[in-house]
Amino acid sequence: MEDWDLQAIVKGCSARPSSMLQDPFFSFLSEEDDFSRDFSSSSSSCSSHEFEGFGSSIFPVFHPLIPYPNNFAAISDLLGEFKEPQKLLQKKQISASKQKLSKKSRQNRVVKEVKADSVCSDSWGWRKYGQKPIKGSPYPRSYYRCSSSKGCSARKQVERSFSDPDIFVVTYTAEHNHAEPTRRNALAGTTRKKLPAPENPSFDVVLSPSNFTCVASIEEERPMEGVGEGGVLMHIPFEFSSEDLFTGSEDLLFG
DNA sequence: CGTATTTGACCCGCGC
DNA sequence: GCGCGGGTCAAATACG
Repeated sequence: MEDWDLQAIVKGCSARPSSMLQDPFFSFLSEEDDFSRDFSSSSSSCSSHEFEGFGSSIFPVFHPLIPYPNNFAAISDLLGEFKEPQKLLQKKQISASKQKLSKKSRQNRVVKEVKADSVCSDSWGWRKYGQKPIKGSPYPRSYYRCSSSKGCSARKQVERSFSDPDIFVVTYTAEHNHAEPTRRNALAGTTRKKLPAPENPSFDVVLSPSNFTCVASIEEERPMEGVGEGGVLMHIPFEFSSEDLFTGSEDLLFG
Protein backbone atom coordinates (compact mmCIF):
# COMPACT_ATOMS: atom_id res chain seq x y z
CA MET A 1 0.00 0.00 0.00
CA GLU A 2 1.12 3.47 -0.72
CA ASP A 3 2.32 5.17 2.41
CA TRP A 4 1.41 8.67 1.37
CA ASP A 5 -1.00 8.69 4.24
CA LEU A 6 1.82 8.18 6.68
CA GLN A 7 3.57 11.16 5.22
CA ALA A 8 0.39 13.11 5.45
CA ILE A 9 0.32 12.39 9.14
CA VAL A 10 3.75 13.76 9.53
CA LYS A 11 3.35 16.82 7.37
CA GLY A 12 -0.30 17.49 6.93
CA CYS A 13 -3.35 18.51 8.82
CA SER A 14 -7.04 18.48 8.23
CA ALA A 15 -10.13 19.02 10.29
CA ARG A 16 -13.57 17.56 9.87
CA PRO A 17 -17.01 18.52 11.08
CA SER A 18 -17.62 17.12 14.52
CA SER A 19 -20.53 15.07 13.24
CA MET A 20 -18.12 13.07 11.17
CA LEU A 21 -16.04 12.14 14.13
CA GLN A 22 -17.88 9.50 16.04
CA ASP A 23 -14.99 7.34 16.96
CA PRO A 24 -12.20 8.16 19.33
CA PHE A 25 -9.92 10.64 17.69
CA PHE A 26 -6.79 9.72 19.47
CA SER A 27 -5.51 8.53 22.73
CA PHE A 28 -2.15 9.00 24.23
CA LEU A 29 0.08 7.19 26.60
CA SER A 30 2.79 8.72 28.67
CA GLU A 31 4.22 6.04 30.85
CA GLU A 32 6.75 8.27 32.53
CA ASP A 33 4.65 11.38 32.81
CA ASP A 34 3.48 12.56 36.19
CA PHE A 35 0.45 13.87 34.41
CA SER A 36 -1.10 10.51 33.72
CA ARG A 37 -0.96 9.67 37.39
CA ASP A 38 -2.32 13.07 38.40
CA PHE A 39 -5.21 12.89 36.03
CA SER A 40 -6.23 9.41 37.06
CA SER A 41 -6.37 10.40 40.69
CA SER A 42 -9.51 11.63 42.40
CA SER A 43 -8.64 15.21 41.61
CA SER A 44 -9.44 16.15 38.04
CA SER A 45 -7.88 19.58 38.08
CA CYS A 46 -4.25 20.14 37.34
CA SER A 47 -2.12 23.22 37.10
CA SER A 48 -0.55 24.31 33.86
CA HIS A 49 2.77 23.28 35.25
CA GLU A 50 1.55 19.75 35.82
CA PHE A 51 0.41 19.66 32.24
CA GLU A 52 3.68 20.70 30.80
CA GLY A 53 4.73 17.27 29.57
CA PHE A 54 1.26 16.50 28.39
CA GLY A 55 0.57 19.71 26.52
CA SER A 56 3.91 19.93 24.86
CA SER A 57 3.58 16.45 23.47
CA ILE A 58 0.00 16.08 22.33
CA PHE A 59 -1.29 19.51 21.67
CA PRO A 60 0.67 20.28 18.53
CA VAL A 61 -0.97 17.18 17.13
CA PHE A 62 -4.37 18.13 18.39
CA HIS A 63 -4.24 21.61 16.93
CA PRO A 64 -0.96 23.01 15.67
CA LEU A 65 -2.30 26.53 15.31
CA ILE A 66 -2.29 27.03 19.03
CA PRO A 67 1.08 28.43 20.00
CA TYR A 68 3.41 26.57 22.27
CA PRO A 69 3.60 26.73 25.26
CA ASN A 70 0.17 28.26 25.88
CA ASN A 71 -1.44 24.98 24.88
CA PHE A 72 -0.81 23.68 28.41
CA ALA A 73 -3.25 26.14 29.85
CA ALA A 74 -5.88 25.42 27.18
CA ILE A 75 -5.74 21.70 27.77
CA SER A 76 -5.75 22.26 31.49
CA ASP A 77 -8.89 24.38 31.21
CA LEU A 78 -10.61 21.81 29.08
CA LEU A 79 -9.81 18.93 31.33
CA GLY A 80 -10.94 20.99 34.28
CA GLU A 81 -14.43 20.61 32.84
CA PHE A 82 -14.51 17.08 34.14
CA LYS A 83 -16.24 17.49 37.45
CA GLU A 84 -17.21 13.87 37.91
CA PRO A 85 -14.07 11.87 38.43
CA GLN A 86 -16.07 8.85 39.59
CA LYS A 87 -17.93 8.78 36.31
CA LEU A 88 -14.61 9.08 34.58
CA LEU A 89 -13.26 6.12 36.45
CA GLN A 90 -16.28 4.06 35.44
CA LYS A 91 -15.32 4.58 31.85
CA LYS A 92 -11.99 2.92 32.32
CA GLN A 93 -11.48 0.07 29.97
CA ILE A 94 -9.06 -2.76 30.17
CA SER A 95 -6.89 -2.78 27.12
CA ALA A 96 -6.38 -6.05 25.37
CA SER A 97 -2.83 -5.13 24.68
CA LYS A 98 -0.32 -6.10 27.29
CA GLN A 99 2.71 -5.00 25.40
CA LYS A 100 6.05 -5.81 26.84
CA LEU A 101 8.27 -2.89 26.08
CA SER A 102 11.97 -2.84 26.57
CA LYS A 103 13.34 -0.53 29.22
CA LYS A 104 14.83 1.66 26.53
CA SER A 105 11.67 1.88 24.48
CA ARG A 106 9.59 2.71 27.55
CA GLN A 107 11.46 5.92 28.21
CA ASN A 108 9.49 9.08 27.50
CA ARG A 109 7.10 7.35 25.17
CA VAL A 110 3.90 9.07 24.16
CA VAL A 111 1.52 7.05 22.02
CA LYS A 112 -1.37 8.56 20.08
CA GLU A 113 -3.99 6.90 17.94
CA VAL A 114 -4.92 9.25 15.15
CA LYS A 115 -7.83 9.07 12.75
CA ALA A 116 -6.49 8.75 9.25
CA ASP A 117 -9.07 11.07 7.75
CA SER A 118 -8.97 13.68 10.46
CA VAL A 119 -5.38 14.02 11.29
CA CYS A 120 -3.83 17.15 12.66
CA SER A 121 -0.08 17.00 12.62
CA ASP A 122 2.31 18.68 14.95
CA SER A 123 4.40 21.53 13.66
CA TRP A 124 7.76 19.93 14.25
CA GLY A 125 9.82 19.06 11.25
CA TRP A 126 10.39 15.34 10.87
CA ARG A 127 12.76 13.44 8.65
CA LYS A 128 12.17 9.82 7.87
CA TYR A 129 15.15 7.60 8.58
CA GLY A 130 13.75 4.12 8.41
CA GLN A 131 10.85 1.81 7.77
CA LYS A 132 10.36 -1.71 9.02
CA PRO A 133 7.72 -4.34 8.60
CA ILE A 134 6.14 -5.16 11.93
CA LYS A 135 5.48 -8.72 12.96
CA GLY A 136 1.78 -9.41 13.21
CA SER A 137 0.82 -6.35 11.21
CA PRO A 138 0.45 -6.08 7.44
CA TYR A 139 1.51 -2.46 7.66
CA PRO A 140 5.07 -1.22 8.08
CA ARG A 141 6.23 1.17 10.78
CA SER A 142 7.97 4.35 9.72
CA TYR A 143 10.66 6.01 11.82
CA TYR A 144 11.16 9.75 11.91
CA ARG A 145 13.58 12.00 13.74
CA CYS A 146 13.32 15.70 14.37
CA SER A 147 14.82 17.72 11.54
CA SER A 148 14.12 21.09 13.08
CA SER A 149 17.32 21.15 15.03
CA LYS A 150 20.60 19.31 14.75
CA GLY A 151 21.23 17.18 17.77
CA CYS A 152 17.59 16.96 18.76
CA SER A 153 16.93 13.43 19.98
CA ALA A 154 13.17 13.52 19.46
CA ARG A 155 11.85 10.54 17.53
CA LYS A 156 8.51 9.63 16.07
CA GLN A 157 7.11 6.31 14.87
CA VAL A 158 4.07 6.05 12.67
CA GLU A 159 2.22 2.83 11.92
CA ARG A 160 -1.23 1.90 10.74
CA SER A 161 -3.35 0.07 13.26
CA PHE A 162 -3.87 -3.57 12.39
CA SER A 163 -7.30 -3.67 14.01
CA ASP A 164 -8.52 -0.47 12.38
CA PRO A 165 -6.71 0.64 9.20
CA ASP A 166 -8.29 4.07 9.58
CA ILE A 167 -6.31 4.59 12.74
CA PHE A 168 -2.65 5.47 12.78
CA VAL A 169 -0.57 4.93 15.86
CA VAL A 170 1.98 7.68 16.37
CA THR A 171 4.62 7.09 19.01
CA TYR A 172 6.85 9.88 20.22
CA THR A 173 10.14 9.07 21.93
CA ALA A 174 12.38 11.50 23.81
CA GLU A 175 11.79 15.22 23.86
CA HIS A 176 12.78 18.14 21.70
CA ASN A 177 15.70 20.13 23.06
CA HIS A 178 14.62 23.31 21.31
CA ALA A 179 11.60 25.54 20.88
CA GLU A 180 8.84 24.53 18.54
CA PRO A 181 9.38 25.95 15.07
CA THR A 182 6.74 27.94 13.28
CA ARG A 183 4.47 26.04 10.96
CA ARG A 184 6.10 27.67 7.96
CA ASN A 185 9.55 26.78 9.15
CA ALA A 186 8.54 23.26 9.99
CA LEU A 187 7.33 22.65 6.49
CA ALA A 188 10.17 24.39 4.72
CA GLY A 189 12.16 21.95 2.67
CA THR A 190 10.43 18.92 4.09
CA THR A 191 8.30 18.02 1.12
CA ARG A 192 10.15 16.13 -1.50
CA LYS A 193 7.36 14.37 -3.24
CA LYS A 194 4.00 15.73 -4.08
CA LEU A 195 1.39 13.68 -2.29
CA PRO A 196 -0.99 11.85 -4.61
CA ALA A 197 -4.44 13.37 -4.80
CA PRO A 198 -6.41 11.84 -1.96
CA GLU A 199 -9.44 9.77 -2.87
CA ASN A 200 -11.43 11.37 -0.12
CA PRO A 201 -11.89 15.03 -1.04
CA SER A 202 -12.36 15.96 2.59
CA PHE A 203 -8.80 14.99 3.31
CA ASP A 204 -6.40 17.77 2.56
CA VAL A 205 -3.35 19.31 4.11
CA VAL A 206 -4.72 22.78 4.61
CA LEU A 207 -4.62 24.03 8.19
CA SER A 208 -8.03 25.19 9.20
CA PRO A 209 -9.59 25.76 12.61
CA SER A 210 -12.75 23.93 11.59
CA ASN A 211 -15.14 22.26 13.95
CA PHE A 212 -14.16 18.94 15.36
CA THR A 213 -14.68 16.83 18.43
CA CYS A 214 -11.84 15.05 20.12
CA VAL A 215 -12.34 11.96 22.20
CA ALA A 216 -9.06 10.99 23.76
CA SER A 217 -7.96 8.65 26.45
CA ILE A 218 -5.07 8.24 28.75
CA GLU A 219 -3.51 4.83 28.85
CA GLU A 220 -1.94 3.88 32.10
CA GLU A 221 -0.36 0.64 33.11
CA ARG A 222 -2.03 -0.71 36.23
CA PRO A 223 -1.18 -3.79 38.25
CA MET A 224 -3.77 -6.55 38.16
CA GLU A 225 -3.94 -9.96 39.75
CA GLY A 226 -2.88 -12.78 37.54
CA VAL A 227 -1.46 -10.54 34.86
CA GLY A 228 2.08 -10.41 36.06
CA GLU A 229 4.51 -7.63 36.70
CA GLY A 230 3.51 -5.38 33.86
CA GLY A 231 -0.20 -5.23 34.71
CA VAL A 232 -2.70 -4.09 32.11
CA LEU A 233 -3.20 -0.88 30.24
CA MET A 234 -6.23 1.09 31.45
CA HIS A 235 -7.96 3.63 29.19
CA ILE A 236 -9.19 6.82 30.83
CA PRO A 237 -11.29 8.64 28.24
CA PHE A 238 -12.00 12.33 28.04
CA GLU A 239 -13.59 14.51 25.39
CA PHE A 240 -13.43 18.07 24.16
CA SER A 241 -14.40 19.93 21.02
CA SER A 242 -13.12 22.74 18.88
CA GLU A 243 -15.92 24.84 20.30
CA ASP A 244 -14.46 24.35 23.75
CA LEU A 245 -11.17 25.48 22.42
CA PHE A 246 -12.24 28.51 20.51
CA THR A 247 -14.68 29.99 22.96
CA GLY A 248 -12.86 31.96 25.56
CA SER A 249 -9.52 30.82 24.26
CA GLU A 250 -8.86 33.39 21.59
CA ASP A 251 -6.07 34.81 23.63
CA LEU A 252 -4.38 31.45 23.51
CA LEU A 253 -4.98 31.02 19.84
CA PHE A 254 -3.96 34.35 18.52
CA GLY A 255 -2.61 36.28 21.45
C1' DC B 1 23.74 20.76 -5.61
C1' DG B 2 21.43 20.28 -1.32
C1' DT B 3 18.15 17.77 1.07
C1' DA B 4 14.72 14.10 1.79
C1' DT B 5 13.47 9.26 1.05
C1' DT B 6 14.31 4.42 0.34
C1' DT B 7 16.03 0.18 1.78
C1' DG B 8 19.32 -3.40 2.93
C1' DA B 9 22.67 -4.06 6.51
C1' DC B 10 23.90 -3.81 11.03
C1' DC B 11 23.37 -3.51 16.11
C1' DC B 12 21.29 -4.62 20.38
C1' DG B 13 18.09 -6.41 23.81
C1' DC B 14 15.41 -10.19 25.04
C1' DG B 15 13.60 -14.88 25.37
C1' DC B 16 14.53 -19.66 24.94
C1' DG C 1 24.87 -19.15 22.66
C1' DC C 2 21.50 -18.51 19.21
C1' DG C 3 17.64 -16.66 16.84
C1' DC C 4 14.19 -13.19 16.50
C1' DG C 5 12.40 -8.67 16.31
C1' DG C 6 12.79 -3.76 16.87
C1' DG C 7 15.50 0.29 16.06
C1' DT C 8 19.18 2.79 13.60
C1' DC C 9 22.70 3.61 10.11
C1' DA C 10 24.24 4.86 5.75
C1' DA C 11 24.76 4.41 0.77
C1' DA C 12 22.01 4.89 -3.18
C1' DT C 13 18.47 7.27 -5.23
C1' DA C 14 15.01 10.86 -6.13
C1' DC C 15 13.51 15.42 -6.39
C1' DG C 16 13.23 20.60 -6.50
